Amino acid sequence: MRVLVVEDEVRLGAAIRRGLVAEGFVVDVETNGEDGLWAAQNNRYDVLVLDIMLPRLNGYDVCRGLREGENWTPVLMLTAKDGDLDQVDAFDLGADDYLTKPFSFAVLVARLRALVRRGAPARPVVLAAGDLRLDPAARSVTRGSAPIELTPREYGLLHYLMRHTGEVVSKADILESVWDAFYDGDDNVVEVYVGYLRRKIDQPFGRHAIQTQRGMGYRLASDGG
Amino acid sequence: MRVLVVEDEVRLGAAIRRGLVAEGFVVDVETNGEDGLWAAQNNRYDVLVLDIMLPRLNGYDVCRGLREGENWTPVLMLTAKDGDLDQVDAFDLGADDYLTKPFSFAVLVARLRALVRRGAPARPVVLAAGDLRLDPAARSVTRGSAPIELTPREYGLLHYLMRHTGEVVSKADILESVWDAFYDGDDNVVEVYVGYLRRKIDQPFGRHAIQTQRGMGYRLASDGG
DNA sequence: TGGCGTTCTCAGGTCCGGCTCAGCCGGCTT
DNA sequence: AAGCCGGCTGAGCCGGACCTGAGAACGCCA
Repeated sequence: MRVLVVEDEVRLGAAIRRGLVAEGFVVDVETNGEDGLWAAQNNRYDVLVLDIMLPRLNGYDVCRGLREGENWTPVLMLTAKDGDLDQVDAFDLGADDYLTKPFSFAVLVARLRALVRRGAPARPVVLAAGDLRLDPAARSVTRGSAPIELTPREYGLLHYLMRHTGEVVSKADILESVWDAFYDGDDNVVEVYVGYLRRKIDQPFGRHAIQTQRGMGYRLASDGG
Repeated sequence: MRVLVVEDEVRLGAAIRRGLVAEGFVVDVETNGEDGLWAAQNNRYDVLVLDIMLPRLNGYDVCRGLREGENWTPVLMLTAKDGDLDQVDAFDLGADDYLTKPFSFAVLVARLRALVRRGAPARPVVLAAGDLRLDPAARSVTRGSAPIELTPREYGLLHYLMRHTGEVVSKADILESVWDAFYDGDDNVVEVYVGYLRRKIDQPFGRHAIQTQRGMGYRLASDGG
């Protein structure tokens, strides 16, 4: 189990290393953002521990740099602040968890184990089909460079379709996952919302991302139509 | 995206529901552990939010009950305490994350999204005969790299034939499995639909995957014709 | 309270998939 | 050769799947 710790406070870094080694991890430590990014890009780690306040490049930059390079190694951020904004920012930048200093060592180990257990997300954070993009973290949708405004229901439907890009999904499947399982209304709602989505993501662009498979359901074209 | 929230403080539960609904989640709320466990066992949720202090069964018990029943839906625990022990216990019991009250709503949403994001769909079997492929999950059919559009009845027939590749199946067998068992029409329909299928999967490719066994039935060539 | 955005229902219209039917073909029997 | 039989197929009808515009119901906010 290989861990890279990027932490500029030497004594804290050393303490973390000792503790993690005792827990059976193999630990590398870097003390600034640049070296940390380089190490993460050129080695295969199972998980990264990134301090946010770092010399040269800060933790945000390191994380962003990794994700831009299609590197999805799980990242746990360490932050001295505990404002909500910092926490949300960390998630938006592709971090998978965070911990506020001071933290207990037992919690750090438990969190790392949880991250490793769930593994590196094989798929990137942003769902895409052709030039149609959906970012679950930001809850935003774009076609090409054009942002698209969706209501919660429309967003839920598109999210579901994009998680099943290329597959035919029945109206029953959709009702169960996007609507409530106990929803007992007509499945005409699905047709109506497919219509709404088409007006927003297809019609203005002359595309046909959402295809009807008569008698079977709907399919989102993997090339975005 | 379906979430079950088990929270006994009614006002907090209602607030969480409102917020999550606005974010595009479908939310069910239960106010005690027993009902929560029952709901989680009898529905398919994408993620659970469990308060630890609950009437009847506490959050630990609910989580343990689920895991004992081989239910691995991601769980986020809410705890009013912030002692290390509680946090580590939650992980040991199979929780995937926890949040200490009071928490910010933005963080809750970000954490839930992170939990849901990791879900990986397991692709089931793809049926194949030569270069003819049928993916039951996607309800898609391809010959080589060419996608083939089928109506539901055509798809049902091909699916049946491919599940019996190389075997001779009678029109009676087909009628019983692909049509209704009590279908009382002429078995000429089968001939008609075999004709439709041939036009779509054989004719354009100069192949003969579906072979007629005069007086016996039909056979799908195991090499795709 | 009134306006707004979102969700959902409903009814009317279009069009396609499912099926029947009748005619044809080709091989086998007598 | 004639007749029979199993299988094939083009034409066409019908029911219902699907789409859409209108508007009701609901919650939220000023």
